[in-house]
Amino acid sequence: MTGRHMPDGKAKAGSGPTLVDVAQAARVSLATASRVFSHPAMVRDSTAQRVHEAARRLDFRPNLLGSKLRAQQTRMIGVMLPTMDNAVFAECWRGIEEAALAAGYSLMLVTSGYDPKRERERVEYLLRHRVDGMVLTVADAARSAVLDQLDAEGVPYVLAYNQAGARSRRHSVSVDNRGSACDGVEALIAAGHRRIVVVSGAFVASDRARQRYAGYQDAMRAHGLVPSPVLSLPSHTASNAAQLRAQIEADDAPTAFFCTNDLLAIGVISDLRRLGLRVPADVSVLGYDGIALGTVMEPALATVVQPNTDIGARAVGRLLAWLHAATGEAPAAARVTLLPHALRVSGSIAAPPGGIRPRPLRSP
Amino acid sequence: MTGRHMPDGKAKAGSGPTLVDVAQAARVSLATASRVFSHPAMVRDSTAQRVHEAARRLDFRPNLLGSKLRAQQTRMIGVMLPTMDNAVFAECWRGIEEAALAAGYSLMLVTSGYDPKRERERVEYLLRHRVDGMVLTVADAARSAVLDQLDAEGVPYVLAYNQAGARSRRHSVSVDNRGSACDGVEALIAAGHRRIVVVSGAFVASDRARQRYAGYQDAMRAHGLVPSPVLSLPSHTASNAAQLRAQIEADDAPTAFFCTNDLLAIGVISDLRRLGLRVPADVSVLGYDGIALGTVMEPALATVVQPNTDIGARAVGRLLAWLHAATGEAPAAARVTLLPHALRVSGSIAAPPGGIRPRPLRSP
DNA sequence: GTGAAAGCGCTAACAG
DNA sequence: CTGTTAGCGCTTTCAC
Repeated sequence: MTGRHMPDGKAKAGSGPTLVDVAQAARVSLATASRVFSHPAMVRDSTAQRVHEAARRLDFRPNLLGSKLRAQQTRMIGVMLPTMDNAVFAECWRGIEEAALAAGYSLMLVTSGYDPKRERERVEYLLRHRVDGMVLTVADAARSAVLDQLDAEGVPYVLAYNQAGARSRRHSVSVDNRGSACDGVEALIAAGHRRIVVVSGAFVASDRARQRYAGYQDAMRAHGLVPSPVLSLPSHTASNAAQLRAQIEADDAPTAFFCTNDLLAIGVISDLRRLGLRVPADVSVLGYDGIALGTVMEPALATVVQPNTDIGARAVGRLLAWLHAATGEAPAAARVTLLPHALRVSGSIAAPPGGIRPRPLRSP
Repeated sequence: MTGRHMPDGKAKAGSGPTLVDVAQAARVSLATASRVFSHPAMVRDSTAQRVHEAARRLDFRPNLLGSKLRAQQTRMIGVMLPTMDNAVFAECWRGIEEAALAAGYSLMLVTSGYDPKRERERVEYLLRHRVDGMVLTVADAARSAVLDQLDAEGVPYVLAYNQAGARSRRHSVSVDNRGSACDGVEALIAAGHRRIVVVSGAFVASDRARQRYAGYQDAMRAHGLVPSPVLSLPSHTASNAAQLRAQIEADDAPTAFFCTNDLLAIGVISDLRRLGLRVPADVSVLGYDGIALGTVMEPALATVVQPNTDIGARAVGRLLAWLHAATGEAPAAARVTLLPHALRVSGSIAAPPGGIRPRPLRSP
């Protein structure tokens, strides 16, 4: 917009000196100047020196738009995550940003809010920006219009968190949702719990929640216990207390809750407290995700820990490998990457209360 | 990379049909086809119709790179935030994304981690992408190399959270940090507290923390109380318990803590609990930020609530106004926007304990 | 090693 | 209203 000061008097309207100006100042051709930055090996050292000097003297700043357009590849990765409000994805973003920028790639972030309509819009937005590929997390990979579209158009992408099925052709980086959930529930069982209820958010919409529920079933059955149906809590607000109360006042009240994500778990712990229960003395709570916040709380949140930052970084890594394979087809090997998970069994998990189940207090 | 199917047999190597193809198919000139999308009013309806049809038939997807390069304005906003790991900025991002995309602008997000060196790199990155302007939060606006650079280059930008001084030429959107902090501390005083300590993270590095501390001093002095020096906790980990213990074991132990941000407050509450104190029965804690998580906890986090999402949206709004003013100079009026704050005085705040100060338990 | 020239896809004068 | 034309800044054959 505003004109800029030109030391040599040659005023330019636009946004600063271009490669042409640099070439001129260094008394080389445009082509050579370009090569100094793109293919340094192709140019004599002394020449490169002159060009660099000229560039520095003129405060030359390469216009990425030009190179991206011309090169027909933007070195940009589109990222679509459900929301930044869940720390899981915020932590993941850190990994994505580090990995991408380190590799000289640029990023374009959009959030979908788990809304299929917005997913389509945002993906279209990314496509118009001509991203070379995408890293994304969708609500349910198995029935995702947007993924189908990407497949049809041959756009390289890798899923983060969504765990592609063994027979899927899709690429994904995640933990073993089912297996890790099973591990978590087994820890609960090992602590002495028998009546364990799974709490989930929008259960039907989330493939991960379903996979984790399956893991819960595995663990229960492996120990001769009968799985309960999932308790689906639509929101993360305190209004969930009512549904929780119904659970804990039942005769066969659960002694432990397994929440399919940490945010939910934190809310459940608070609700339980409001209902007069102590966590973990009266009731245990296990989360899933391993967000940093969980370690800060008191009691610390017991949870299945995913390597969130690493999931992001690895997803970028896989995508880059694909992009650089340049065969147009993704490397066949290892479509689905399963990262190791960990268990944090502490704080919000304890043995179930002895013979006497404490009477929940009525809230005032 | 991969070739795409062309219905009419004219195979194209690149990434799909271009405007030229559409123009051809619609039997109009390239210029007309372009106008249909950029200046619909300039073209006859029937013609526009033909073009739209052709575009749809060919699955035409405009290449934003082309228009951005040619138009010499990218309609892109660069966003630099300290981190997504703090919910404050995640909430802010929501506002930014909504406002920008609604206005037809694209975004490019980077995080600085409060690191000045990274700030420079990331800003350079944004500049190379030729963003039209920026929305950013820096550690300390008063001594920010990156802001000075932006000023020198005449890049339009508006600060979010950083509150530009009255005599500054900079644009900012924030709450009144000092005044709102004062309000919060007065609520503490109104609840009966006299000995109040301010807890902060990297205090010297954050202009907001300093402003909020000043607000604390205002409140204390207004009530004839003597402000304590700030208790600076470098990290958000549990190791802070030691410093907190020193505070609460002192003879004139504070009855309330004012934390300069919510994340810190949550950590402090946990640490206090670990030290055997009940919040708010034994000690009160006031936060600052108003992140959603605070309402989920038990007890709910008392805090000074900023309109985080709105701060982001308004910052974009101000930047857009600036960009559209097109005079090259920012609209002189209202450089600094102060958004209203709110107080959430509940949960973690109560009257100080009666005559007897509870003895903190030693941790096992 | 280096230079000349041809565009990437699109917009914006300028004519008609 | 519509078409012709000239690039935006950069990379990349193709010669030399």
